[in-house]
Amino acid sequence: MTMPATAREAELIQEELRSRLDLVGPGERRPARVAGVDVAYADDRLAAAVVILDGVTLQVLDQVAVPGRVAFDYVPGLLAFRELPSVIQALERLSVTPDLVVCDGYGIAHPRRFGLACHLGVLTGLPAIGVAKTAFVGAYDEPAHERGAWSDLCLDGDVVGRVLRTQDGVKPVFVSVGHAVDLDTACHNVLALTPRYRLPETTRAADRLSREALRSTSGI
DNA sequence: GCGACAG
DNA sequence: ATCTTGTCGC
Repeated sequence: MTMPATAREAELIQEELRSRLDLVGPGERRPARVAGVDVAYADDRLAAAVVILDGVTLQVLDQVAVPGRVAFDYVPGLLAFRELPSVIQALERLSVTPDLVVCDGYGIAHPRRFGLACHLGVLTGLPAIGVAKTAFVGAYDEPAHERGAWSDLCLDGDVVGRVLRTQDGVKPVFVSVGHAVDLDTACHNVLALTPRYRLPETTRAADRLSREALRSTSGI
C-alpha cells in the first residue's frame, strides 16, 4: 500500500485510486463467505483483525489477527491510511477468499468519495461495503423505528449511502458502497448479518478478535 | 473565521 | 479509537 508523507499527498492518492472504483457491482446477494474487519489500538500499538463467517450460518470459517504499530495519525477522511496497512496483511494471510468484506466506516459517503471501504476494495479487488456507527458526512432524515427502515444519506445532491435501522428502536447504522457492490445489495447483506444485534456479526467478531489480539501481544 | 469530523 | 461506574431495561 502506498503510504503518503502528508495529508495533502494522501488526498491525491485517494483522488487517483478513485478512478479504479467499481460502483456497478451488483455483488452477491447471498455471499457464501463474508469477512468482517476491525482494528484496535493501545498507545502506538494496534491489532488488525479479519474474521470470515459463513454467509448462511454465520459460523466462523477463518480468522487472522496482525499486530502492528501506528504509522499514520487519525485524520477524518484519511482513516484508510491508518488502518489498512495491517488490515491488508491480515487479508493476505487468510486461507479462504471472502465474497464480501464488511468494513468499519464509510465507502463513497466521504469528502472525496473514497472512504476506507473503497480503498480496501480497490487494493484487494474484493467486493466491499462500509457500515459505520456514527454520522460522518451527508444529510438524512431519521428512518422509521422498525428494523429494515431506512432513509437516503445525501451529499452534494447525490445519494451516497443509506441510514439503516438494523433492529427495532436502536440507533441506525450508516451503510455505503465500497467496491463492486450496489447499495441495495449492501443493505440486504447488512440485514442478513444483523439477526439479533445492531452491528453486523462480522463487525462484532472482528472487534472481539482485534481487542483480544491486542491483549495477547501486550507483552511483546 | 469557527466548528465538525468514520475510527 | 480509548479513558470508565453505575444504571435502566429486557
